[in-house]
Amino acid sequence: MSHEAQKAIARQSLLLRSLPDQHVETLLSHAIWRQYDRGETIFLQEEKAQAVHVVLEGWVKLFRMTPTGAEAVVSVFTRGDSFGEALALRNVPYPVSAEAVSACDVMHIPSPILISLMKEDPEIGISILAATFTHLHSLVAQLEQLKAQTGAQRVAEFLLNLCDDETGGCDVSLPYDKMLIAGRLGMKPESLSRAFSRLKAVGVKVNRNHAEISDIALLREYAESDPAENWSR
Amino acid sequence: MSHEAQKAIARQSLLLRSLPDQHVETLLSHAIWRQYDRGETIFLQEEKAQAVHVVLEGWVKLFRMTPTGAEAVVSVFTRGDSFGEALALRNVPYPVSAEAVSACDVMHIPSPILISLMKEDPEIGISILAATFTHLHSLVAQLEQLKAQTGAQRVAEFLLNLCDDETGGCDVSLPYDKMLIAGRLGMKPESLSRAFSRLKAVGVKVNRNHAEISDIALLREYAESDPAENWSR
DNA sequence: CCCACAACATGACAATTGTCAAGTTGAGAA
DNA sequence: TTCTCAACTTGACAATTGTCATGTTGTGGG
Repeated sequence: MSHEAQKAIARQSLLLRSLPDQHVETLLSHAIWRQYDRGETIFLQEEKAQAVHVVLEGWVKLFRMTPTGAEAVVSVFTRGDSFGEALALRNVPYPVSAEAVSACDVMHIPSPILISLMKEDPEIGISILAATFTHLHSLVAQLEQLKAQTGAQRVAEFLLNLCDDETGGCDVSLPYDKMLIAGRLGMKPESLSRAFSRLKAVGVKVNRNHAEISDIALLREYAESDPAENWSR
Repeated sequence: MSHEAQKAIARQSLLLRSLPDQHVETLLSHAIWRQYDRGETIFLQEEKAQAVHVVLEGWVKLFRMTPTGAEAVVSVFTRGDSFGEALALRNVPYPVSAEAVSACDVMHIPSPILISLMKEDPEIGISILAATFTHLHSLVAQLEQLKAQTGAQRVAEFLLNLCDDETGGCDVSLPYDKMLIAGRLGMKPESLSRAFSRLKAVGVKVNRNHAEISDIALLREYAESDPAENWSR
């Protein structure tokens, strides 16, 4: 991908898209561009934050390791997503680790650049706050899912988010591997397999990384139904 | 409680404590003080945010209602905690509802005051960002708990957070009712009861709202152990 | 004082999920 | 091509959790 095309993607990110052009150019001109291989670490939990990150291509996961070695996936980001905004302004350690889950292009905006620009124009603080709030909101939504839905329902919602909001049927490609989907939804890969089997009953067929949804409305109804009511298999 | 004592508590909140005195006084002088009864609603999901809230006394829960009426508790705040910072600067709807779970005193700082003050001094933006980041961090920690620990382990961690970091034994009072504790930890009240029973094996005795921990180190070891290893009841 | 009721505990049962142990399969390396 | 390995699936079983039913208890209102 050309450098210009990458810049265009960066400009659409939540962090940059509402900033005046002049500031965006300053930030882009100081940014560091890097490629990562699948499985490569971008940063580790407890490291001090030194940059804001913008994914230009590929997929990146944020996760936490528990003392026993289990990993909890916190979010998965792709083209046009930015993360680490809130930390860049304060010299604090990352609460999560970041890893490329596919080959990736990632842009890094060094924190000092952002901080000095923010002193000139507080408007940048608002952009950072907006991005941070979006992340907060998505964590709240995730918590709600985990606390109030069964595994199969979370999978249903995951699939619905991949569709456009239409009604009727829909074909989607699973964006990353099933192990990661399972982690993202807080279950084991075996449970994910079983959840997919169960969704056959509401018109979902999965083959490899391809899913076929026969009726979006039906799937949505299933995702939002009361778990206790689905006693009938 | 006297008004002065309440102000002292507000001053210690994450939002205000790092601000210059002059700004703190401005905010306090424009704040609205209110009392709430147990069960009273402070704001509803989807309402537009008009203030930042600081709990001065009592307990407040933030929660989301699912389409089916199940409730997912997102956080529980008490004396000295502030919330809603990130929304106050932007005219967006609350992603959660807030309800007093005991009789409460809550201070409200109207957003326009905060916004106008921020235009004078961008430093306030940093304070807001710091508070928001703290909330983000606590949501990440909660996600990790839900995804990587069993119910009983989450209860163990909850109890550990009530103790000071000492070793040895410890007596604590449960801060709010068990129904709410269950909600906060993502389980049903019945499961919480069973979790408490199970913790008897690691030296925890619970009676009414009082818990007795015979060995903090032992409890911590249990909370952090691999769920799969606890095959021996 | 007594009553009603919500909070809590417990047992039985069903549903869900994790764990372990096979398989199968597909993509990349030799 | 063939080999190898990780990803994935499936089945059996155990542990966990939710649900429903029932009983106890403590508190606040009449």
